[in-house]
Amino acid sequence: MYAYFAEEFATELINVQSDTELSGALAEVSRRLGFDHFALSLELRSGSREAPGLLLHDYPDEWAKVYVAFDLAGQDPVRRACDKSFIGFAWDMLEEMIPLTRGDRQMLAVGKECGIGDGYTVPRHLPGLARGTCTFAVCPDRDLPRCRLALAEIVGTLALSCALALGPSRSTETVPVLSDRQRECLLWTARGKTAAETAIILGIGTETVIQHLKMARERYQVHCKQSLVVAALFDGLIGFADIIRWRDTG
Amino acid sequence: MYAYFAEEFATELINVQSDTELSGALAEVSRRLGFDHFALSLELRSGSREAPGLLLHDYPDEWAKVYVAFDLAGQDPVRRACDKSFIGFAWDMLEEMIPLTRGDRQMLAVGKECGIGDGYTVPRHLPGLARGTCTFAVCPDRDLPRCRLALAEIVGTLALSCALALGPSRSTETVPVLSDRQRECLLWTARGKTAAETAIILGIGTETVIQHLKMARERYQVHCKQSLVVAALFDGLIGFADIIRWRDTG
DNA sequence: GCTTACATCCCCTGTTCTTGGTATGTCGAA
DNA sequence: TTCGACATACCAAGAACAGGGGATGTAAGC
Repeated sequence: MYAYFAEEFATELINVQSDTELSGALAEVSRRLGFDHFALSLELRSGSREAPGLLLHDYPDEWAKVYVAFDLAGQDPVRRACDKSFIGFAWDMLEEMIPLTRGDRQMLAVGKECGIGDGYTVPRHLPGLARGTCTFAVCPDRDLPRCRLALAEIVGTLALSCALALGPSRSTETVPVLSDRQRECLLWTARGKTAAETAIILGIGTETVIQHLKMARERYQVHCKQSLVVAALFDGLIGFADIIRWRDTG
Repeated sequence: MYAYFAEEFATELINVQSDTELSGALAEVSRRLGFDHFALSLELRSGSREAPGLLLHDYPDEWAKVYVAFDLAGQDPVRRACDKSFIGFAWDMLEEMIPLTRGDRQMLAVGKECGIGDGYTVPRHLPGLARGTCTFAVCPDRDLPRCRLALAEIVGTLALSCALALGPSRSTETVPVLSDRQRECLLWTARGKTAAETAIILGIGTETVIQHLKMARERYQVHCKQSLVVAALFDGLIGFADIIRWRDTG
């Protein structure tokens, strides 16, 4: 049943074309899993301007309104806990994950009054790209379906993945192609090396490194190092994993 | 059976006290799931001194050696793909996720020669704190157990969560805080503006912009613009959406 | 053979950046 | 009050880079 259920939901999501369809699918699956409500939020990384993202839920209106107020104050303990865990967590575990303030407890209490009892939240992050949560909750008088939390984890992950795919599609864009040498120079540049250092590492001339980076900039149509690195990161040509570790040692 | 399986593994992990025990548990569970090998890597973002992370695997020695060499060159396409997905992915999907270079394909080919065929990798990130992957792989002559990938997703997530709990306490972890001005300057820098241009935009002196960037670099302990931008992106201080959109319109 | 495309390598000039300084005003803690 | 921490602002010198040249070798296609 386990594998079948997840498989079925995954298949269903493949055909999802809009927020509304995803919302409907989530509503149905959350019921079948034994939950009363769901909430999916996806933030695409944009600090300042209008928040391009997605918020789907079937919470009671009352709670939704209150939640917005709390969220604006940045007081949601569940969100804070999301920064601490790889895996989903039931809300009754919050105290063991983060320190809870009086305001946090009050918020959870208000949630109960509005019809949201316990919940299970699946957190996911993509450095620099997105941050999402998928929550399944039950009414205050009911218990979480403990034996289905693993399934909720899968379903939440699938839903978040689907929501991400619904976002800005970059599939049709033509990604510039760099030669291997250009990419190597770019990688060491992203790691904070100067052209001269990169030249020594690669065993070629400093001017050659500069030339490789020049060509790479032309292909990406940018005119400085930092933009080149950002563009390459965004396109997946290089990854944070390739860079971050080297920051400390380099 | 499936729900039981995940539950059983979770129970097993609760009692795990050391890397060795986790490694053993993963080895066993990966066999039972129908895989030939596993690899778990966890990188913690620590000041530097302490153990930077954890690497457990039962890959063939030959491949482990080769992998280190490749990894030093930052050539692992799987790790790059980890920055793009909320959910685990089979390696035959790599091409649809990120651009593959010649070196990437070569690396995958060498992997096959060393006994690593296809694989399924579960990526997880905690902004500013940690990043981890859990991979289950099969020999070149075998196929991935497709019907158990959902289970692998759960198991991988549980294992990563366990590895995180095994790690050093993260009480000392501190994500650098920048002043508003510093972040503004950083943002325009990430957008490809020079210090002089940023100065005009913000209506302050060029030298002041340079000073703000200087302070920001000090707080992130990096020595150049591109590293500063990368670090800020990784920590979520700025997002690609703040930058990329601007590149297209500007 | 010829051409075209591309990866690789090198030089020069003017601009930009990094890095060491100094200085002022504000705010909160001692 | 005095002190420290911090954001803000500016200067000067040398290193590093962006953008302009040109050159060789290799592989594919006509």
